[in-house]
Amino acid sequence: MSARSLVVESMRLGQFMSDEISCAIHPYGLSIQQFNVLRILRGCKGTPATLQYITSRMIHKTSNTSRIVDRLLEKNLVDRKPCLQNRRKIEISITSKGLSLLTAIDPVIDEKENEVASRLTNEELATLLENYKKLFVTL
Amino acid sequence: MSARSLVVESMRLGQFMSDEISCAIHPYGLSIQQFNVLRILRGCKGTPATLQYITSRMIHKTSNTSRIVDRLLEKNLVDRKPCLQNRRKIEISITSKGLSLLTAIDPVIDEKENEVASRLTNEELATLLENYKKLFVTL
DNA sequence: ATAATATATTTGTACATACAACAATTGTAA
DNA sequence: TTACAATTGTTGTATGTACAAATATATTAT
Repeated sequence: MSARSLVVESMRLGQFMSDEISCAIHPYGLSIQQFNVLRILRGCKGTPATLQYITSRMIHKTSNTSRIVDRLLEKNLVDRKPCLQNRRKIEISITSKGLSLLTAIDPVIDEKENEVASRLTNEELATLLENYKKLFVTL
Repeated sequence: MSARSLVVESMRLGQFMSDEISCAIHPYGLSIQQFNVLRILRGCKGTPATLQYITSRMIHKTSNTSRIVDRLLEKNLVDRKPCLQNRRKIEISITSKGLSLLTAIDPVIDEKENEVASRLTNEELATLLENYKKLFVTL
């Protein structure tokens, strides 16, 4: 009976979380996907990333990463260079302007995340994340 | 530490569920939002719905319901009539063709939902849905 | 009754999703 | 080496999201 609820409510929760983050970063002129790409690039710690790598880390696997990177390029938040070893690839890295922007946004996101998580006890939170893992089992 | 995981993993789970349903209804030529609108209309059991009502029930609150209804109209899955009592409103209802389509899709969705839910025990499922409720508290 | 406000929907625009086709480069096999 | 296949990224198109402005109708206040 609650099998149906599980699917719908999981989608609602995901949308709720996405809305919370979108709303928090809106004043900084980033969409949630652009923000996502910037954070993936920061995680690379200097090593440039290929489009393929970025795509593999994104939540929406069918996002068109080319065009999201295009918009970050226009804002000078990332760099794009051809890869000399394999000319099919391109090397994308976050600029210092991009890093500064993320640094400015970090506390806002942390606060939002803590606020949401504070509605559960640590034990409830741990159980929830465990159950997420079970649901994600690939077929 | 897991506060951040909560947000990201909730978004991932929501996207996973959405992908499962999208994939299941793709052979029937419906997007997940079109499917969502059709199911809302079926739930009205004959009483026509306004755009506003449909929007209030949708997962993405900022969806442009006008244009989603446009596409359902093109496929003759819904009817749209002006409301005589209040000419600002329109009355939208599902057609018999729309109902037949949903009837055909129902078992596919049920199976998918049961398959996903079966990865948790009934108790885990109940706890999960309880925790969702806590997270949803409006600010 | 007229003006101002609120309600209900449509339209416009930028960005993103989903999926397919295309182009360039690299790898492999005859 | 030439042909074929695989990899990597770009481009095209329809649909959807997010937000704002426009339009039409209804309601309220003066």
